[in-house]
Amino acid sequence: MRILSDIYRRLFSFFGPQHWWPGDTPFEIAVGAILTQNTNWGNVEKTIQNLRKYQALTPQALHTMSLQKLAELIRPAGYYNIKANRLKSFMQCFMNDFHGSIENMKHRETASLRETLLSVNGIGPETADSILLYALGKPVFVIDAYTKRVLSRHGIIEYERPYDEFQMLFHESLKRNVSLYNEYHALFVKVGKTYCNKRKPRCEACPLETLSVKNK
DNA sequence: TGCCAGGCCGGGT
DNA sequence: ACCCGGCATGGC
Repeated sequence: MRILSDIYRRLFSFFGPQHWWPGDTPFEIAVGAILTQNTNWGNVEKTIQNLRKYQALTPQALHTMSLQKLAELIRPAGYYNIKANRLKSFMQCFMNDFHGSIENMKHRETASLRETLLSVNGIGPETADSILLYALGKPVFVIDAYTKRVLSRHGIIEYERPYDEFQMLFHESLKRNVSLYNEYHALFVKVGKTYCNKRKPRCEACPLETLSVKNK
């Protein structure tokens, strides 16, 4: 799949570096990954600010806070009852399995780490991989709705194919490189928001407009 | 004003 | 193994 490198080059020269992930610490990034599930990042920003304002953006604070209080604080992110539970589940795992230490997580092997994250209620493949890549610096490609939309619109793979199939494409076609994966995923979100989403089915100005699927 | 956003779960076929 | 309803706020 030479075309995946081609797409990356086009996106990067067109948009430039994206400076992801928005978040000051690995722990905040993990929290943000859960909060942003099917949710506009702007709402997540408000929520993060809210948590910070109440000094609730630390492992200890989140772990000890009541479910009701947490739900109240993360309200702007939407799905706040569900997400409060999901954050609590993650904290349970984070405290029990890693003693509240990101370093402990980093030391674990990537495959087993992914298993552990996926076993947490409320953490699916995208959230797990976002945490692995953006919080822990593991070379795992993140697939999201934008990635699927862009690839399927250009006839590279059908939108309905399972997550792992999309991910395999990237893992087999690109070097296992953290900064490359980091930047590439962010660029998918960028091009998706700008040119390739449900509101903008056509994209004349899109840098991928002239892609030929021949050099797959 | 309605539709959409950086998903995931649980229950039903 | 799929399919689908539910979850919810704020922006455009």
